[in-house]
This record gives sequence, C-alpha cells and structure tokens, in this order.
Amino acid sequence: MNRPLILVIDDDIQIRRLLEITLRASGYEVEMAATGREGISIAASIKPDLVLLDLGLPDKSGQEVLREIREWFANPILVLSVLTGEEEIVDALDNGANDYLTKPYRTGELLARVRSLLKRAQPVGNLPSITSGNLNIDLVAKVVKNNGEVLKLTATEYALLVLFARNEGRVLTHQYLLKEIWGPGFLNQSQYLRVYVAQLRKKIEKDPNRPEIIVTESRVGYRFTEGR
Amino acid sequence: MNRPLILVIDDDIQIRRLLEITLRASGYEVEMAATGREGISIAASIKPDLVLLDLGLPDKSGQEVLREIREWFANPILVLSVLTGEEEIVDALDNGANDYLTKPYRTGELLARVRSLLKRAQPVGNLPSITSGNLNIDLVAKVVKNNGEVLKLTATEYALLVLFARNEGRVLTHQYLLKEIWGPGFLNQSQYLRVYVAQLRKKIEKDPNRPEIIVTESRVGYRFTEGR
DNA sequence: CAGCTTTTTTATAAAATCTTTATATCGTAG
DNA sequence: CTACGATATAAAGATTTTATAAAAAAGCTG
Repeated sequence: MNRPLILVIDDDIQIRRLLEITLRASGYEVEMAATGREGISIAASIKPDLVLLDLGLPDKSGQEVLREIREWFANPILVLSVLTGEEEIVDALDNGANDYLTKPYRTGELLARVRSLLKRAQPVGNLPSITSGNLNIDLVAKVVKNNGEVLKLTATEYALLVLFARNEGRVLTHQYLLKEIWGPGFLNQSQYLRVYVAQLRKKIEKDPNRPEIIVTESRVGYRFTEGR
Repeated sequence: MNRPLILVIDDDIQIRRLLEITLRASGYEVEMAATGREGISIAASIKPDLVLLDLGLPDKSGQEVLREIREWFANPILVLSVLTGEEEIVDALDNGANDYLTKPYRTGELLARVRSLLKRAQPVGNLPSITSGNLNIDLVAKVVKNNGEVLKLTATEYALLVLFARNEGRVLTHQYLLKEIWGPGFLNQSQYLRVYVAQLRKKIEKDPNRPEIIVTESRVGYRFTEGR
C-alpha cells in the first residue's frame, strides 16, 4: 500500500506547518486546509485516509465541519481541541470523531494516535444484515426477526431499531436519536422517543418491564446491548 | 529512554543549588533559570520533561510565567509556594500547574511528586478511552468499568469522573470542578462536590473510608490518582 | 370516502436523579 | 484539650425524567 494520506484542517499556520513537518517526517502524505469549508471540499476530492481536524476553526464551527464530513466520509477523523473544551470533546465524539487530542499535546502522542487509527481496518457500515443476540435485522429485505419469528414493525420503529443496532453498546443521546429519526427540528420532542422505545420494547424485550436490550440512561439517552 | 530533563525556575540561589544537587543525585538532568523570563526562554529551547517553578519570582509574577509557558508547553509543571499562599496555589492550579508543594517541603516528598508526574508519560490509550489503574472509561460508549465490571453512574457522576480521569495526578480546584460540571453559576456550591465525590468513592474505591483514587486536597480541591 | 394503520399528543403514575439538610468526622490553630 | 472550619455521608425532600396507555390526528389504500 502507498503512504497514507492525511488531511490537516487547521486555521493556525504555525500549527499547520508543524504538523506538516512532523507527519511528513513520519512517512505520511499530507494535505492542508485552512478553513472548514476548504477542508470539506479538499476531503471530497482527495479522499484522505485520515483527517486531522482542529475544532477551533474560524469560519464554521469545527463541530459543523465534523458533522458535514461525516455524512459521507468513512475514514477516521482525529480532532484537536483546547484543554478546557471538555464539553466540546464529548460533542465531537458524538458527532463521529474517532479520537481526540487536547492542545498542547506531545508530538509522540499525536503520531501514536494517528498510527493506531490508521491501523484499524475500516469496518464499513454496509452490512446486509445485523445480528445481535436473538435479533436479526435484514437490512436489504427490511425484515426483523426475533428468535426466527418475523416482527411487524412500523417504518419509524424499524428505523429506530436499525439505528440502535448499528451502535450496539454505546449510549445514543436523545438529541442524536431525534435528529437521526425525526430530523433536526424535533430535538425537543423527547416524548416521541419514549413512546417509540416503549413500543419497541413491547416487541423485542422478554420482559418489557425490565428491559435488557434497550436500556435507559437517565437524562442522557438509551443504549442498545445484546449478548451482555 | 534518556534521563529526564528538569528545568528549575527559582530566584533563590540557595534553593536552586539544593534542588540541583538533589535532583541530579536522583538521576535527572537539570537546567536552571533565575528569573521568569529566563525560564520561559530556556524552556522553549530545551523542552524539559518537567518544570519546577517557584511562584515567588521577582521579575514576573509566577502566575504570569505559568500562564505564558502553558500556552505551548504540555509537560508537567510543579509549582513551589510558601505555606501561606493558599490563594496562590489555587490560582496556579487553575493556570495549568499539575501539582504543588508548599515550602518548607521534605526532599522525599519533592522527589515523589516529580517521579509521579514524570511517570505519566501517556503510553497512548488506543481508542478514545481512559485507563487508570483498575478503571477503564470508554468515552464513545460512555461505559465505565472497574476491574472489568460495568459501573452504573449517573450523568453527573460520569462527567465528574471523566473530568478527573482526564487530569490524572493533577489537583483540580473546587472552583474548576464546579465550573466545569455545574457551570459558572455554581462556584459556591462546594457541597455538591462533596456529595458527588462521596458517591463516586462509594463506587470506585476499595475502601471509601480511606480513599486512594480520589484524594482530598484540603482547602484546595481533589486529586485523582491511580497507581500510587 | 371508509376503514385501517401509523404518528402525534395528552395524561398520569412511577422511577431516577438532583438538591438540600442534618449530623458526624477530621485536622489544625490556639 | 477545645474550638473552629472544612470535609464526609446518609437520608429526606424536591424536581425532573421516564414509562405507558390511550385518545386524537394524520396518512394510506383500495
């Protein structure tokens, strides 16, 4: 394989230069972008193996850039953030960042993270089916089976279940779920979620009163887990 | 790895000499600076593994030096202060110091702190996860494990634990913790902090009555440490 | 349009979490 | 030793969040 191609999106020319030197010295191809907008368009044209994104961008908020790139970009994204940005980092991870570093950071650590991210083989979310515990979701036929028995789900229930199953083990926030299923205009309609989660539980849980598959994370969201 | 390089910034020649001897005898490289300005420029050129900074400097206030160095310097900074400087210490920690010692201090303690700060040269966690002692925090899934066993934490407990873990070894002031977790309007609600620290201890400490992971720094804050 | 399904809204009980209070404990200064 | 300020902790009280059924509205389909 060729030398991996890394796209650096950072508005600070100093940092950009430093990163370029460091990364090239470690055997990577490097491309640069100074703004979020530029970054998005370059990423689209060169398809880098990894994106290094500084969250403190001037034109678009780094989070927005992240979300936008993530819509079609599957390779790892490593974000840089200032030390104080606790919240920011959590948001970034929610928005699809694979890893993060806080500035100031050590060069060795940066390189190690980059290596580790690149090594990780693309899982690629294009599976024809998802199986988790007793549940099997055929994404092509759009059929869900529980212990081999076909479940009757409405379109919304199905979309929600697929979203959960694709993110097994991790907490999905109310916001995220609402945005993905109903759209960004529904961020405060958490009641929808409660209703649909209850319906799903009624159909997939052994004992809907003591849910084990879709677990509540109070004040945060829900977590889908199967197989302990 | 080489012998760690320590930069001592102190205006008192007596103390400087003493520190130099002590540190060299323990196997460290040592550089000296007598003023804040000098300290900054030396630090910039030699990139020490640790900075030992006396807050009572003549030319610039120690706090200023601290802030300035912290803009680009990522390695640990240990500050020295006189016993009465309660306020001073809190400021220093908020300005990015990793740890502090009050004069007069015992040599053994100084060396222990130095060792502990240096040891924490990130071995690089793989994914966005933090591991510290028996604790493992998966920031993506938002799962905390203690000896492999999943802990049930509320959102606030989780946020607090993450904040601690991301600043391992470092004293976090009450103010800082309150501001980060509850917001700037809660700076005087230190009781919240006590309650939640107690709850966390109950969940992660072997013996909550003799906490080893979240340690109280009376009148200042708390320190999260694992591995001594 | 009539009948069926699905989504959205409403209502209410139950659960979980946060906040406050009360009391005990600890450590230090005098 | 005593008193005081700071800390620890349980537990009560208040508030928010969640679960669920069921009614109302909206969509579909033939």
